[in-house]
Amino acid sequence: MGEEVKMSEYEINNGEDNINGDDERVAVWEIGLPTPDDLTPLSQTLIPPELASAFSIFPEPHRTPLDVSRASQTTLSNLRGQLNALSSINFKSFNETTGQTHDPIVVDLDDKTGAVDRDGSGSEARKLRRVDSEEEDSALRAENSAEDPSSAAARTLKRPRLVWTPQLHKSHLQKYRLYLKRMQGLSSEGPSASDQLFASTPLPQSFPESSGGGGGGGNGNFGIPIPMPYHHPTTAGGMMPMPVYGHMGMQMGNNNCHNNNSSDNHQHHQVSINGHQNGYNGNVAHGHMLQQRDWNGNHYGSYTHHPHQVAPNDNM
DNA sequence: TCCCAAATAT
DNA sequence: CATATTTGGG
Repeated sequence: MGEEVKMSEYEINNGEDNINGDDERVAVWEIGLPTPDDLTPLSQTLIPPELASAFSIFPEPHRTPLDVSRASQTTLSNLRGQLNALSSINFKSFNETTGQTHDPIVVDLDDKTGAVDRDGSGSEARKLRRVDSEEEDSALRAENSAEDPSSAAARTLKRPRLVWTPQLHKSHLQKYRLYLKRMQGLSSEGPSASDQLFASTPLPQSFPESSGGGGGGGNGNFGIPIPMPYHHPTTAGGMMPMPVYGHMGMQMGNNNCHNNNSSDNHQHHQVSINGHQNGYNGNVAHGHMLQQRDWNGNHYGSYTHHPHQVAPNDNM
């Protein structure tokens, strides 16, 4: 474990807007992430059937890849908001004392993106989000239902909360890596990879280089559209949009995809039914993280409590 | 019971 | 779209 990249690179790149160093940058922000070998093969369910039944775990019917995608978008929005608030606050206090030009954490979550609307499914997803309040005019409702029956139904349903478990992050990371591979294949020219990476471009249904650098176990069996933890018919169509969090590894130390649970807390232990006892914790240097969760879902970090604090620069 | 991420409302 | 508020997982 812990091969990855040396910190020096991180420092060098940090704060720069180098558009070309994408590969390096990727490597940088990937610090601490599970290596390909550690990821569960996409073709595999995260929870073995026996175990699942033993614990009465069933695939979540509502949670489609789209849900996940949407959730990640939401998360991004929320995060963005929090970061903005946070950084603006910091500016003030800093500047007041130093009178310096601020060079704060330039949070560039950029690339909102997501709208990968292959065949309009994207707009649908957006619609689904809305859960109109009860006192909605019936007139309006009629109108809505006119445009799309399914949206009308969905509107009244509350979306189940999607919790970004470490496993879920892994599954996503998995996809991201696939995507990366793919981009490496056809890029070398064209827009900056980093931009594209998060352009939510859906992965093609087939991956030419399934064997690629993987070398690693079990990667040989890709080519499957979208083996997400939750199976769902709609999936058949192809990849869901890449729900990655903004420009990973850009100015902001990294917004990596996995640390969404930027600060889940203390006081709760979590049992990982999924086995995966291989830890992804140790080797990572946690600069100034307050609270974080390792890949096993264990909590670690300071217990100091900072209400509404979002780790600004967690280098996983 | 509390914290806070995720969802929802404005 | 940005922010504010609510919900609910843990």
